[in-house]
Amino acid sequence: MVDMLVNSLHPRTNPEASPALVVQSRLPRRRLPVAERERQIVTAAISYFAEHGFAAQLRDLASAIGVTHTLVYHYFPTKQALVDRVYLEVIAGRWKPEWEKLLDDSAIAVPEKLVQFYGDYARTVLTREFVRILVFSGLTDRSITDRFFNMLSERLFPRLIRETRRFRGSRSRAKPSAREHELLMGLHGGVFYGGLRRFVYDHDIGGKQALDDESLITDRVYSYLNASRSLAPAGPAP
Amino acid sequence: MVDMLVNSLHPRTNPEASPALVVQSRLPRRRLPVAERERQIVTAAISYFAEHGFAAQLRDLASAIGVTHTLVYHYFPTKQALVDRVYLEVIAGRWKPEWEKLLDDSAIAVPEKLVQFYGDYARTVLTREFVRILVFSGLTDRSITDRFFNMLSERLFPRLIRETRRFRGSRSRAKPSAREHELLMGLHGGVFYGGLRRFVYDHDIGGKQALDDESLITDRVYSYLNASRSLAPAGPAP
DNA sequence: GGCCATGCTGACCAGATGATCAATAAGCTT
DNA sequence: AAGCTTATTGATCATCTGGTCAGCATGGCC
Repeated sequence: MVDMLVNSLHPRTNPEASPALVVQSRLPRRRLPVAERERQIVTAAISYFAEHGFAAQLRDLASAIGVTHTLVYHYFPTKQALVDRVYLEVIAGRWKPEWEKLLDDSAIAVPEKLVQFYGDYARTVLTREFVRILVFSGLTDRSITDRFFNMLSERLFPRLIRETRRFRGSRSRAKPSAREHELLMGLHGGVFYGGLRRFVYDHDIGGKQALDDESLITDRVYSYLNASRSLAPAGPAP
Repeated sequence: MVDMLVNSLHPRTNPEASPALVVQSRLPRRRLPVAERERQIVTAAISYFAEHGFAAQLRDLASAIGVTHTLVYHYFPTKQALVDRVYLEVIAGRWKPEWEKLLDDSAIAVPEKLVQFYGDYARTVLTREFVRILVFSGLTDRSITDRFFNMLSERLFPRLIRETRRFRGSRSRAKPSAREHELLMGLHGGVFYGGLRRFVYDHDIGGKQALDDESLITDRVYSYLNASRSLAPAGPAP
């Protein structure tokens, strides 16, 4: 009924709240359709957890969208359930099967293919939420990064190794040598490092430079492919 | 000297708490010299915070070295003070001024110089504590990563750019182009990514492969230098 | 306009956690 | 061996935080 100061709930820590001045009156209680409210909670949770880690308080997250933390429990039985949902949407939901098709398409030349792939990969995956949540997860509970890297190891890296070999004229299907693998990790890591710099270390990446800027990706891919040439002169002689 | 039951001292507090089964003997209270105990606490804090993040509990950290969390407050006024100390020792204390000398030494050829530098850099900096604490810090309070990257930007990257230009026959002292910078970040990131994979994502890095394995570093450096050749045909014509 | 299913909230709980302090006891000095 | 300094501890506090629950009130439906 009566409008009240939001602060009365959190006497102490509220990141940006000069106490006396926050006369932010409360909006009248609003009933949303279940689907809509749930979406709202998940969306808020994604950016909230990405920003503050999974140790962030449900109360703060809830108040960020103007509801009580109790309501969150109306939609998710435990905090962990919400965390899981976030993981799922941000990490797992981002893989594009078409990437595999692209890399399998023998009509496209290897360099163009890799440039296309890493350009789209960077655009799709190297977002603030993805990078931060992946790293947060890696530092604590590794269950998600494990799953993600297993996917990379099964679906992506073998294809990249195969294409790299194709580029240098080899059709070997042997397990990649440590050197081959590390060379590839140099490329992959260089790309991902862009996300780290931007979203974790909060660097500017040279002004307006985008992570998926084609010329940067092109440089890296060519640098990698050239280096791969030194691996084996030409592959198994025909 | 004498092992004693933990509860035996204060019978009043817990009249009947299955005293018979709590045979967990306590080591006799041990007084250490201040310097030694402080060292012990800091050392434990480094590995503890590196593992569990700075949200980890002082009680757990303290019990890991067999003391009460109260004792920690005897040596550090607040938890934050301890955290700051850890930051300082792990991050700031690791820079080697000799790296700058090495990169400035014009008697060494550029490729060897870079290989030497990144080999030692990886060996010194890419430790579990360093990588995890740097990333933890980046995700939350960025005050330390900011300082660290400022140092890299002032002392390291300009030298690497200069040497790269020297390698391709340019003596330009102009501000690096975005492309030059990103190419370098590709190298640097590829190296650091090794630390991420190993210490954050907990990957094996191909069995016994070390992060500073000379052949891997060599591959990356040469790959980078070759790519840099395409930047400008030969530098400003003499 | 009034009914009512249910979205939503305030009050509350229990365990955890940073911090404080008086009391205790190791180890050094004499 | 006694004394004294101070390293170390147990008890206690205030607050935070995930989670619960009874009850309020909103928006669709008649």
